[in-house]
Formats: sequence, structure tokens, C-alpha cells
Amino acid sequence: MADAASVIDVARLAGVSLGTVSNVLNRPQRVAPATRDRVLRAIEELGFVRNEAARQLRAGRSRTIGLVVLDVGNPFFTDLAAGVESAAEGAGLSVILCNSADSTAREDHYLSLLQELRAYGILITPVSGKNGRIEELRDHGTHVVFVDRGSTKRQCSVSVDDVAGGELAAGHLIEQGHQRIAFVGGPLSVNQVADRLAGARATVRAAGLPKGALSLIRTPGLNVAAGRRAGEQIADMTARVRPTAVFCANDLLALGVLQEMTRRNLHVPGDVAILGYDDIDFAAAAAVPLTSIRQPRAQLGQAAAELLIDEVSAAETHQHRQVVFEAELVVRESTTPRRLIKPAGSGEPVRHTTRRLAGLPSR
Amino acid sequence: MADAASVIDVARLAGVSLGTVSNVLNRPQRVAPATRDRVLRAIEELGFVRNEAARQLRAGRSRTIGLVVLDVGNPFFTDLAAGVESAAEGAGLSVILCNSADSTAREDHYLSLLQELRAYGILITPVSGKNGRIEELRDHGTHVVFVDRGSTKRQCSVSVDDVAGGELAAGHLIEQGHQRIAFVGGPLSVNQVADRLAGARATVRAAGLPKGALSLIRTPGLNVAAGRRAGEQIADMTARVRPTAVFCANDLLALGVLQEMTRRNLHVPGDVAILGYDDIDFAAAAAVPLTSIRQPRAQLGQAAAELLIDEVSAAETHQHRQVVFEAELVVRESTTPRRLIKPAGSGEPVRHTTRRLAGLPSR
DNA sequence: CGAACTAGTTGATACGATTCAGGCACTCGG
DNA sequence: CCGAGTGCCTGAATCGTATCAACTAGTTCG
Repeated sequence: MADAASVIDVARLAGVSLGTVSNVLNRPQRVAPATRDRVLRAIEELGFVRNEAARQLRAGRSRTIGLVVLDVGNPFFTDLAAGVESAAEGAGLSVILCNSADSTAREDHYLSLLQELRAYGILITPVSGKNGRIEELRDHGTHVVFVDRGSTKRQCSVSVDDVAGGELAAGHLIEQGHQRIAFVGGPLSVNQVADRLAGARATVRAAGLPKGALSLIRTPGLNVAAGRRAGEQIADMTARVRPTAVFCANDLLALGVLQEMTRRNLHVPGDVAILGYDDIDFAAAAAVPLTSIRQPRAQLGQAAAELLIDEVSAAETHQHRQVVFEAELVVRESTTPRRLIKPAGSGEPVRHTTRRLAGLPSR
Repeated sequence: MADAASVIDVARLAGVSLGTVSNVLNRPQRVAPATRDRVLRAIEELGFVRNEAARQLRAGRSRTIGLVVLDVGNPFFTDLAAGVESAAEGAGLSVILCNSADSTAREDHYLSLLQELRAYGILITPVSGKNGRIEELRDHGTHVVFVDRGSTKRQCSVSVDDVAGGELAAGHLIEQGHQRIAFVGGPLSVNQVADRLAGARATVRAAGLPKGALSLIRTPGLNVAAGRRAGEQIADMTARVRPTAVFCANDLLALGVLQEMTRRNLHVPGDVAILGYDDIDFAAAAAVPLTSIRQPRAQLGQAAAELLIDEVSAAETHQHRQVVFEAELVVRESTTPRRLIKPAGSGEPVRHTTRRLAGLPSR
């Protein structure tokens, strides 16, 4: 196959200069219609395709946003990615999705890669609290927005109030009369986990329940397998000790716990109520539909992308913002007595919305 | 922030020519140790980062593989992506994940984008049987490998024998004594769906069952919501007419059907047995663990990436290959009577492996 | 009629890394 | 002492696009 055609080939065929070809591509209104048509025909005939690498080299910056997430296997992040993508598409940008898989090494690897690509900007859910690489990137002029994680005034971030989410969850369980609640999650070095636990603790305390009312079952990760293992621990307890409700740090854990309860013939929510976090689609699809704390996943991604675009394109007027979304309680059967007859097709659950602390950026 | 340093800046600081800097980066053994150290120190001091766009422009081809899938929300594809990535990483390539979301328009959009990027190559699960754009790309010298879809001799492909998978599924259900089986899936324009149905049909016929033994419940898509709707139809039937087993075209559909069965108090597998396809992690994690047809997702991705790399790097000796993997039946409780006591922690199901038709490429 | 404008077009230049023919200094065998 | 060989380094040329000062040919206006 012949090498791809370049603007020069197009210019030659159309009998114009290469500057004119470039104008046809980028400012068509500046070119006389007759010339423009001639150039377009030449492009068609040669099958000319712009070389993005050359554009980027010239522009000094690529038109690709890097999105670095903790776990692509978690639907929460793919939904978030969809939000990022829709905002990016509107601005003519594309998205490259990177999976740090909870590993700082992989995170660093991808950050370097994105830096070499001269990424338009980076959206990242950092693995741990502090990563020097990120500071370094910013010092070198790469724009970084934190996703699903708050930040200081020095940069933009988009997050959900996890402490409030934890309060919402614990509040619901206490309302349902539970006095022995277990929090399942870990590692606690993950901010989201720690915050949700903190919110739950505060609410239990505020409700005047005894100290031991909220126990903690640590997990090594936030996936289904870890949930199953936590479920085994719970099922092994005698009924007198066993928590009557479990609040899981995310839905994957909750699904794991649920599976183990069913396997051991423990009724959900009769013997153990289960409450998850994220409200991924699979939560509603579980055989006992999961009560969960919904995060506005797609909006989170969209808002993050918009902040980044503002930061890059309106560099001078840009003010760093910390957007905080509010979580929402979605009640389903895993925490409420089962209604036996329901109107067919009503997948829609009761929702308890809290006040919103902060909305989307106005535009 | 100052502009990023270039090789020229590094060369100046280290007191060498820019050719030497390039050699340090790409063929370090050709540079005298003392010089090399001096250059490395200069790189360090300036915080020099290679500009990938410039490298690509020079090389005429990028080092990014495009992976275009039908649905990032389906764990089947994220697992497949993980396989692609692991193979790509080994070759120093990165992966950009594109979601065509079953839309030809989006597919075309991403193909154009990847062409502008001068992608190293493209791995794609095509939306429909024929897409002229793909032919066009290949004619323009872009290497394309089909994933999860067979192809003719003219190009490489990696797929799973879906007809055999359908046979495996129907065979298992017939063995369990089922005489009224429903196939849930659609649209039939999707090759995977049509093949699985064809395999099931052939097996039902071969078993000498009456014509109506296999009914067809069409769905508009392959997601959980569509499965729920199919489940409603099934639950609405009288017990005399209702199929005693359902074979779903993928696990998302199966999860939807399962949810609806449970909501309507139909016992799985007592009233209706359910068999899915793909064996995604959520299948094992369902409250009634799903029997499913396992596809070697990660291997599929890995093999596809390896074929692509061979095609590009060994252009002259390369022979197009059509690798076909064999599916595997994974039996769980959704099709078998429940054992009440199981050894704790035994998530491992019984596996019925069929003969392998074809393995991985030898290297 | 000439100055002042406009619309349309030109072509040299820059972006940053890589490559490669060539050059320099030195060693070794004959 | 010469020619060949080797190790190390140089710097001009190149990839394809975008930009912009400069130019041409018309048009308008005083």
C-alpha cells in the first residue's frame, strides 16, 4: 500500500498551495467556494486523512484526555467514564481509559505515558492519598482534576460527600430498627472507605446507640470475592452475635455478601439486611434487589471533564473549584420486608433524597 | 510554567549533540558510559519528557492499539480489554478503549479517529456483518483484527465457537430432563446471538425432541433490563405452557430473567432453570449462581493483540489466521437441584470441558 | 488617479525526535 | 608506517501540519 497522502499531495492535485489546503480544513469560510470544492475533491480522491501526530506536534498539546481509574471491572467507573466521554466528545476531545487497578506502580506508569502523550489533561481517582508524581505533573504544566475525591484549593476536584453518604446509610438502617450493624470494607487507606465509615460511626453515635453497635469487618479489596469472604465470617457467627444489618463500602462487596447469605440459607433482609454503595445496575438486578447509596456516576464524570476543559481553555479566568455532589438513598428489598405483590414492571424504587450541598457548575 | 524541555535543551546542557541524546534514549549501549551519565543527569535536571507526538510523526505510526467494543458496560468486554492490555504492555504499546455501543455511527466515528491517530492497529468487534469502513481502513494500510467474530482468510480473527457453545448449553438442559426450552436473545442480526441459537436448535433436533421444544423470545438488546422484560413474559405464562428452562444469549439477560423469576416467586431452578452465556464474574455472584457458558475472555483479548502485533511487526512472514476458542460449560445452581450443605469457600463449580478445536497461536 | 481596503492565496518556518552518512581519534596487524 | 577497523559522536535532513507575514488582484472612496 502506498504511503498515506499528505496535504502536499492534496495541494499538488488541486493545484493550490498547501496553506490553502490547511485553510480548507480549518477555516473553510476563508477559502473561495470554487477552490474549496477543488480541494475537497482532491482530498476525496486521494483518501487523505489528517495526521493527528503532526497536528499535535504543531499544537504542542494533544486532544486526548487521560482518565485513570481504580478498577475498570467496577461498573461504577465505566459509568463514570461514559460521562467523561460524553462531555469530551462535545469539545472534540477523545478519552483514553487507564486502569490503575489499585496499584501505585501502574498509576505512575500511566501518568508517565500520558505525560509523553502531552495529554490535554488528566482526570484521576488517585490510588492513595499522596502521590508525588501528580504534583510533579502539575508543576510541569499538565492539568489534573481529581475525580471521586476532594482536594485542596490548589486544584479542581469532583467528588461525592462520602461522609454524608455513610450517615444516610446508617440512618436508614437505624430507622429500620437495627441495633447491631457491621461495616464491611477496606482497605481503610482508601479515602472513600474511610469517609463512609466515619459517617456511619457519627450517625450511630448521634442515635445514642451503644459503642459496639457498629462493628467493622475489614476486607483487602472492594470486589465480589472479598465480599463473599466477609459473608462467610458473618454467616459463621451465632445468631446472638451476628449483625442484623450490613453496610458495605460498595455494591460489589454487597453482592458478595448477599451471595454468601443465600448460600448459607440466611434470609435477606430477614436474618441480615444488606446495604450497598454506588447503586450500580447490578444492584437493582440482584435476586434480592439491593438497597444502595446512589452516586451520580455519569454526572460526576461529566462535571470533571467540564472543569478540566474550562481549566485548559479559559486558562486565565479559570478558578479552581471543588464540586461536591450529594449521595442519595435508594431503598430496595435487601433492607425492607418484601412486598409479595407489586405492580408489574415497577423496577423503580423509593428514593430518599437529601438536600443538595452543591450542584453542577452552572454551565 | 516554562515550555517543556526538548532533546536540544538536554544536548546543550550535557554538552553533546542532539544525536547523542537520542542514542542515549534509544540505544544506550552505543554511548560511552561517561557521556551517557552526563546526558542522563541533564535529562533529570531539566525534567525532560519525550514528546510522543514527535516520535510518532517520525515513525509514521503510533504505538497505540485501538480496541472497539460493543458495550463497555458488559464485563465480558472489560475482561477482554484486560487481556488485550496485558499483551500490549509486553510489547510497549498502549490501548485506547472505544465503545461503539451497538451503533454503526459511533463505530465509524471511532474508526476515523483511530485512522487519524495512525493507530498501530485496530481490534474490533464489529456492530454488524458488513462495514465498508473497515475494508476501507484495511485498504489504506491499517491492520485490523476481528475479535469475538470469525472472518474469511483475508484477515486475522479471534473468536469462540458460538454454535458449539449453543450445543453445549442445550445439551446440558436436555440432559437435565427439560423438554420445553426457551432461547432468550436478540437482535438476531448480531452474529453471536444467531450462532448460539443455531447450535441450540441443532442439538434439540438431534435429541429427537418435538419441533416446539425450543421456543424463541426475542429481545431488543443484550442487557439486564431486556432480560427483565423477557422474564415478565415468561412469568406471565401458565405453568403448563411455560418453559422449564431458559437459555439466554448472555449473562446480563440471564441476570434480568433471574431477577424477575425471583420477584414473581418462581423458583430457580425448580420452576425455571436458567443458563447464561459468557460466565462473567457477576454470574457466579448472583444469589442463585448461574450456570453459564464460559468464554476465555482474557485469552481472547490476548490472542487478538498477539495476532495484531505479529501482523504488524512481521509483516512479510505474517499469515492471516482465524483462531477459534472453544467454550466451556460451567454448571452451577441455576440449572441443578440445590445441595444444601457445601464445603465452605467452594466457589468452584463443576466444569465440563469439550474438546478444543484450536488453541492459541504457538508463540 | 492613487490610497486604502478586502478577499484569496502563497510558501517559508517551526514543532521535536529519529536516522544516517560521515568524521574524528585511536588501535592493531602486516 | 600504512591501511583497515572500531568506537564514539555529529548535525543535516526528515516526518505532516498549522501559522503568519507577504503578496496579488480586485474594489471602493475621496
